[in-house]
Amino acid sequence: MESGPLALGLARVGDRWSLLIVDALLARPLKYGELSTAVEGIAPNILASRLRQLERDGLVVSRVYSERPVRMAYELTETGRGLAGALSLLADWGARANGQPAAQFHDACGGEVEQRLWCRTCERVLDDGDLHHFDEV
Amino acid sequence: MESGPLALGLARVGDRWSLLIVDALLARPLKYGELSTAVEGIAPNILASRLRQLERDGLVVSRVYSERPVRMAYELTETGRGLAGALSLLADWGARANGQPAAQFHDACGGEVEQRLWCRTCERVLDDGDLHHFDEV
DNA sequence: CCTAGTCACTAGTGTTTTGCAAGTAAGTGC
DNA sequence: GCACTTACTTGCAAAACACTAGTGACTAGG
Repeated sequence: MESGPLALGLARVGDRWSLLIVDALLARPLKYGELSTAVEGIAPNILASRLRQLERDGLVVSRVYSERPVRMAYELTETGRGLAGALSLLADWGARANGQPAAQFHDACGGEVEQRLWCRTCERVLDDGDLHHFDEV
Repeated sequence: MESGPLALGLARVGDRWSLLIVDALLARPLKYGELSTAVEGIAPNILASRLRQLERDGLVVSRVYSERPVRMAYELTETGRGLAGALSLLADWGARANGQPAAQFHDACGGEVEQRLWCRTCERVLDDGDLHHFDEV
């Protein structure tokens, strides 16, 4: 059972719908009905079961927004929001692989935007190879 | 049917195994047998069918590495390699969500490394909100 | 030649997960 | 009381998946 971190991550969100649900919730908390139209094509039982699982896994919390008719809104936890970067890269890739040239541009100059590695301490970007993994400490 | 780029991407790699296969192939091309041990737990029929599908979708190509007994090695296309960034973020997230504090550190200073947006033209990092999408240019 | 062994799959079989259409329970507006 | 909305649940068929065996091409040994 020496599964890597990627396998651990995919065990939680490695299905057809979970990432789309998380993506829909990135902008703001949504009610069940809003989710079911935001994530188009999902069946109601699948949405319910995914929400339940995402809650168990700590990516999503449900919060009551109306007491009298008890109604819930679903919002992301910090853990869930941590997927934002990966999702934007995945969306970029999906766009590129489908003909769209690039997804995002810098407001100020119109130039292409890409993701780079950034060292918090040095406060500068790094190249591949400037880093080591946690494993051997 | 206004499916977003993320949905388009996940239509190709949004199942339990495809991303793990791509990840295994990132380092170098692998033969079928190597893949089946690298991606642990995958059944042979599933591996074969995923490889076929990834080939149809243009993420993977098979190349003959031995003529006499005809043997193939599977390697990523440019499109497939384009997933590298998303996979590393996903792996990072998977590690963090499972207790590991952070996955990568800067060789020189030992500081934590994170992913940031970078404008190619300005050659500097951006904050969220400094950008717009392709949609209406 | 005959046998054993590897490699890369394919085939047969349950079991599990989805997708789809309906239905239901709680509450609200009139 | 009656229609209507919201947020699901239920039932069933269809698809995907997992597990185990088996096959075809070849190779190496005796």
